[in-house]
Amino acid sequence: MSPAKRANRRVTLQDVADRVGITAAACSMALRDSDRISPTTKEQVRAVAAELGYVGSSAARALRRQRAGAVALIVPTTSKHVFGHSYFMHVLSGVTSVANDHDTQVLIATNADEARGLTAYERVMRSHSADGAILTSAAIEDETVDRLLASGLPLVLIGNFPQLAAAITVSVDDRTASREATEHLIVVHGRRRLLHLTGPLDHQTGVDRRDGFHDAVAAHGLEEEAVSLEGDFSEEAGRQLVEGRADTFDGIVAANDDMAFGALTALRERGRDVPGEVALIGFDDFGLSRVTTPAISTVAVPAEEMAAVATERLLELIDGRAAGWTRRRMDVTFRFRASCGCDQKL
Amino acid sequence: MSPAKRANRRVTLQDVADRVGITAAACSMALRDSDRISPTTKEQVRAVAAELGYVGSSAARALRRQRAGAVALIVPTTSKHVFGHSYFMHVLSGVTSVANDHDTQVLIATNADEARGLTAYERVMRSHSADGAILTSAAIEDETVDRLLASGLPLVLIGNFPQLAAAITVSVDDRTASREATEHLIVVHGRRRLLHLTGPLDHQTGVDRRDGFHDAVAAHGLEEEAVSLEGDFSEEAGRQLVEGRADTFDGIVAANDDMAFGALTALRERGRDVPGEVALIGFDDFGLSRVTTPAISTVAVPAEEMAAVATERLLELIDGRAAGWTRRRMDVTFRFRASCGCDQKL
DNA sequence: CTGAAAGCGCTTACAG
DNA sequence: CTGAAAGCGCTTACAG
Repeated sequence: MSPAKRANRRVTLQDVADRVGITAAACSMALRDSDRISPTTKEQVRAVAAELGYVGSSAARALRRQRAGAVALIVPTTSKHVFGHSYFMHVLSGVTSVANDHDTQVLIATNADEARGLTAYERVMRSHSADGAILTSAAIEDETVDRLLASGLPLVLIGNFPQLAAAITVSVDDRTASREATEHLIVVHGRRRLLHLTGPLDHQTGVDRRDGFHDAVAAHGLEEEAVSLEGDFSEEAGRQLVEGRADTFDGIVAANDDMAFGALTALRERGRDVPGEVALIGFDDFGLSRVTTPAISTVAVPAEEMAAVATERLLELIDGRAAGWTRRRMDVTFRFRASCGCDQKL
Repeated sequence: MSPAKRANRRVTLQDVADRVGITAAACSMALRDSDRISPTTKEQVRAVAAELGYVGSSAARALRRQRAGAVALIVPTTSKHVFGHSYFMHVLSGVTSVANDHDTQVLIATNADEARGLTAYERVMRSHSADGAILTSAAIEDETVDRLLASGLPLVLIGNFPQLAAAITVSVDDRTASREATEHLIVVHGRRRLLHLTGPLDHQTGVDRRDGFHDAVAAHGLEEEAVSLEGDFSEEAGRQLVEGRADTFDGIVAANDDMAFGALTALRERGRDVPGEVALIGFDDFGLSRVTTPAISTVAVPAEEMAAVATERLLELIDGRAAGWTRRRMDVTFRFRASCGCDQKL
């Protein structure tokens, strides 16, 4: 029997049952290997199911079991913006690999344009088409998160949300990591006049990385010369913030690699040598920093691993399994490359 | 009524109907704005639905309508490999933005590990959880594609599949683009000893780009010196293929940017100047080529736009709308940057 | 232990 | 024109 033939009409459990001469209910149990069904019958059912090319209807199962068998990955910004950051690619990779292992579908829920009005969160809630959600890169004051949390839908957040006591989160210690990155420029490379390019300060990540920078300069008595300027994680912001200020600093700590790259471009245009005259360090290591010249030193965030861990936890939550952890911290990895002066070649 | 309260038990159409004093069927019609229902009743239904926070069950609707309201994005390789290429990110962005505009969910279907056995295609087929699929980066001889096509499931392919007469595809003209890129090195930059680093030759893209390279060298009588070496689109392959051969060529056409970057690394290690001694051009422009030094000249493939167009067509197919096109060609854009010698700065 | 009904939440096709 | 049954395809809870 060719695949084309089979597809003519959907094969249902009833079809299999008729052929074997039992009820659909028994068939269902046979396929789920219930011990109510005799080995002989199970064998027959399996054989017929295979022969007819039976595939269960996910809609019917979902309706009956009150379970979608899917998780949603929610990104509370327009898809255009978000996909531009390869962060999302790592997260998606982590989510799908775990979901795949648990026969769970992955739904992508990005916000529709403001114009159309529907938010990602509303799509998931409305449709009940996912049993839970992973939410990432949310702003501190995002009411979406509060509502999602209040709704009782299983939810795991990636990032730090100190104000949400009830939230289950997976994160890195941005503040400590940023402090250590800054100290690296101070201690190892002897930089004294430091500039910090912040992320958006309505995101906890932006705040924490900035605070870590300040911790470091304060600890080393360099507050006087230190400056931090507000950016938005974009390469363009990095470039603009450094343009015209290129001569003022001997070290730059950017809150992410995109901004570090923007800074690098601006420094290059002004003829400032990196790392000779200005040591530079970024944050994230999602791809860009490794391929530039000089390669950008950075703090690697294990985004894929965080997403995988978050998804494991989400599936536990959905299954109502053991209480488990509420806040999970993952380790960052420092990658000291050429832009800070560590890696000498080229 | 707080969101938390509402979530205690699911609100069904019946609940709304009871409150208004009509049947669930009438309610359903009212919400879909049927003209069988009086304006007054519609108003009441809407008010009650809003008050109770009614959201329809996607599973129930899917079961009844025999429509999932979702499309699947299938990637026939392991997720790890694929997400590594930012190509996928662009595709996903295109698919979600169109799907969002049509109230359609997006499902990600990557292959599970070989060990677990289930392929992406089988997940979609089995579950009937998507009404159609977008398939990308498939190998020429991939039986998945044949079976998917034969199954009758609405399907749109991204890429060239000349051997599949029945397939609906969105693609770029890789062969012509590759020929023109090669001719650019020959005509504009006077290169004579050319090396081509191919993609995997079990993919049409690999074959077409290689053929375009050969078209160009043949047209200019440079076959003698020209060499093409089989790669696999990885940076590592680009590096290895050029290592030890760095002195032999004055122009390299890589089938994608990752390999071009690998080649660049190998040339740099050998102290060969790019573009002075070796002019280099890549293909794709999915992100990497713009940020290297020198920036890599390349042929920009409009992946996001292709995905958007493919999704539009897929939705037409699902709706059974007008026949429409079968093969759609999109234009590439040449980005001549520093690595071929066009952009002089730095 | 096992057979078959009931019902998940919708929407369409039918009866009145 | 409108009311309410039937049924999408499953699986669980119940009756025997």
